[in-house]
Amino acid sequence: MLDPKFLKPYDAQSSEGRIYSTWENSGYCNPDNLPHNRTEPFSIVLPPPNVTGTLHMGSALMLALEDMIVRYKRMQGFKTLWIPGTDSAAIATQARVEKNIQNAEGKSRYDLGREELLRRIDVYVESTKNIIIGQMRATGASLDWSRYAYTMDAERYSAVMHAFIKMYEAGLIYRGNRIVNWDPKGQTTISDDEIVYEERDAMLYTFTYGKEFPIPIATTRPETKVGDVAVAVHPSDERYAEYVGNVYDAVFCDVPIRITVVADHTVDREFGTGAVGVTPAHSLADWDIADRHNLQRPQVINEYAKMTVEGRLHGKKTTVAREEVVAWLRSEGLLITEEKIKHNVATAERTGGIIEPLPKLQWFVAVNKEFTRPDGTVDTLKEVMRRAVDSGKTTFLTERFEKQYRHWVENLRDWCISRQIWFGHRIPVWYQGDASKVQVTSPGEGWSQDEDVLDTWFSSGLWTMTTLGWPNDTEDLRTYHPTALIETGYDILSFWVARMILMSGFFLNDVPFKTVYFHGIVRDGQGRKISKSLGNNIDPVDLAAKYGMDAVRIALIMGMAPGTDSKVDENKIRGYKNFANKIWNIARFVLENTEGTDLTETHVFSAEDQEDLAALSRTVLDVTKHMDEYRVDLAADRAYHYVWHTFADEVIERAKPILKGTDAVAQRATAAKLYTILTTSLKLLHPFMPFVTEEIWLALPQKDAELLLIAPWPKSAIQ
RNA sequence: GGGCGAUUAGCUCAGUUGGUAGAGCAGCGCUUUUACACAGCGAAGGUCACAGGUUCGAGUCCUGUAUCGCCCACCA
Repeated sequence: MLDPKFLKPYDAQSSEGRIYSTWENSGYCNPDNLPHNRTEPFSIVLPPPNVTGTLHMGSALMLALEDMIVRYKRMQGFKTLWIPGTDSAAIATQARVEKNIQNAEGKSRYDLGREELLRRIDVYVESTKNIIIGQMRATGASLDWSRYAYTMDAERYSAVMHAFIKMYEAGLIYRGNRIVNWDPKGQTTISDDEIVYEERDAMLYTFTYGKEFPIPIATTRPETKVGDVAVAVHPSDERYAEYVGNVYDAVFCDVPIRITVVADHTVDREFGTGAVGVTPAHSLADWDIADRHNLQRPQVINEYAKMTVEGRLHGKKTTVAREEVVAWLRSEGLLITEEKIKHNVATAERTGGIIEPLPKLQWFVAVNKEFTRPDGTVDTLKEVMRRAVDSGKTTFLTERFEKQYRHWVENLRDWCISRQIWFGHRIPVWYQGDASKVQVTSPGEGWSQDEDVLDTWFSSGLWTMTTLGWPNDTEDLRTYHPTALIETGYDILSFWVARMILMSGFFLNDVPFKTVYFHGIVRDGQGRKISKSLGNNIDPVDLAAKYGMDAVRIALIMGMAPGTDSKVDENKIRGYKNFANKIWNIARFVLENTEGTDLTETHVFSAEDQEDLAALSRTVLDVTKHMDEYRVDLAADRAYHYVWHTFADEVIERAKPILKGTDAVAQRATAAKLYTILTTSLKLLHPFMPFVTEEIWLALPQKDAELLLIAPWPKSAIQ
């Protein structure tokens, strides 16, 4: 008897939760439970969504894409593992909890103290994490929840500590004064990605340091010039060649300075006067010049953006000092020109404060420093990152991102890994006076731990390893690392992918993944990036309630080539809801007309039947090929068109008169053919639309697996 | 400023080694035929941004132009 559920249109809402539980309870998302003694592994580690967040379209796309690939591989017989996790999102989470406490109790983090704040954050995370986890389940993601990891759980925490100590022991982590982005307003350093550049009007002043000084230079920040130690010119600039190597003394606005003329290839001959006043302590580029020419690095501005030099500028704010210096230059007759220019000013995203580049004691990972591996070979981290791609061990699915990656690696400088917040992996270094010890626990009375925590990308870089049990030599790590694929948004290229390659390259001397798949950014109907500040977030879970998650999933990936952006269009989703119903009705028709057909008997297929089965075979071949190349969009498109426009519109329509006719042999053959095409189609569609296909599969009278989740992927008769 | 892309039907986008252009949605006409109106059938719609070049042949390769966008650097 036909299951009465087919008498009504497909109702996604009543199916999805139940179907997901069926999958989860089956245990098959854990590769240890998969049938048929599988040996060849296929693994993906999910880029962990923010633990306190809600699912947005970007994560829904990521989950859908990865689930499609994972389901395909699982059906193909791979020992398939997909590890779920959540990310602590340190800066964002701490900021939110601080804000909540400020609003509710009027207290700052300093009122609470470090320990109490961290306790509050844990409580908050614990109370919100089920939202995101529930939403991840709602997408149908066939994740192995038994291996769930959180970036701040005990296992991951101790792995991160281990990593820090090992890299320190290898001489790759050091503490040093470097120019950092200091936010005088927030009294903290901030990372490059938290900087917002604002275009503002500025005055470009051209002047010389003193009457005897032969080379004019230009600046928008005259007050920093009291910290100058050199003037840099291009090595092949004839205008200044005769001065290179000369040293000049001057008293600049009450401050004695000594300027050496140096030749440096980074200088742009065309800009300004073609000569740069080098202020090592207050400009990143100048710091590097000072590095190359062994120059002093006097600091003239402090953490409050006030001048520290003696004389008339002492204690003044930089903006006030600027006026003062300009007035002095003018009165001394040293000012040559003033020119109004447009100028990008770096400001802090969170506080709006103007970034002051300052030298500060920070922890760094040295990317160009040589280290020796246990086997005696010498390597550098930058070389590791280069080699991963050059060797072909890691390949980028989209070529242009490989170029971008190489470009990024070539320009990489030492990586500043300390952050001045409280929530995160705290730097395992202890101080007592001038002594320091690098270890996880306190060396004893009188020692105090470094206040800073690690950059979130330090721990994220270890993610493929720590989720598999590293630093322990686990069965999982041996089996599933390197992972097959990393799949993430291309906006995260430099931050994450490169750091994972770095970490795996250092610790395991291997790549973290074989293929890098970047999906595009999901934009709103107007092509804008989805963001909280625009308030244009469309909740994929809401859309799924309306159209079904299958429709949302396939709409997100259809037509989305790797690396290209897409827009969320509700009409598109509605179209695929109709498709889900189409599949439903195809199943109803086939099941109604094939009841009692024995598929084990040998049928006499007509020429037309054989052609229909050949078309099915070609479809299997194409979908398989596309999936093997991770072209999920093309695979889904092929399956979709076959099922709707060949199977439904042609094969079924032609079958109707035969099924109503009197030729019993042809009837049985037709029924068998339809049933074969139905079951194969369900398999082809299952990665993309898992819920509706599984719901139908459960009602099938004859099948080769209890669940479509683990049904064998069809083989094409055509090779 | 350096690097990298995009420009194809009204809208959103595919088009995998060069061989007479495709889908979804919207729109038009017809059809309520027991799988499905969340449907079917049919028609329409594009000098593939522009200008050159290579080729028997270019949406596809090369050069240039225009517009839009992304990444990096931030500029003295």
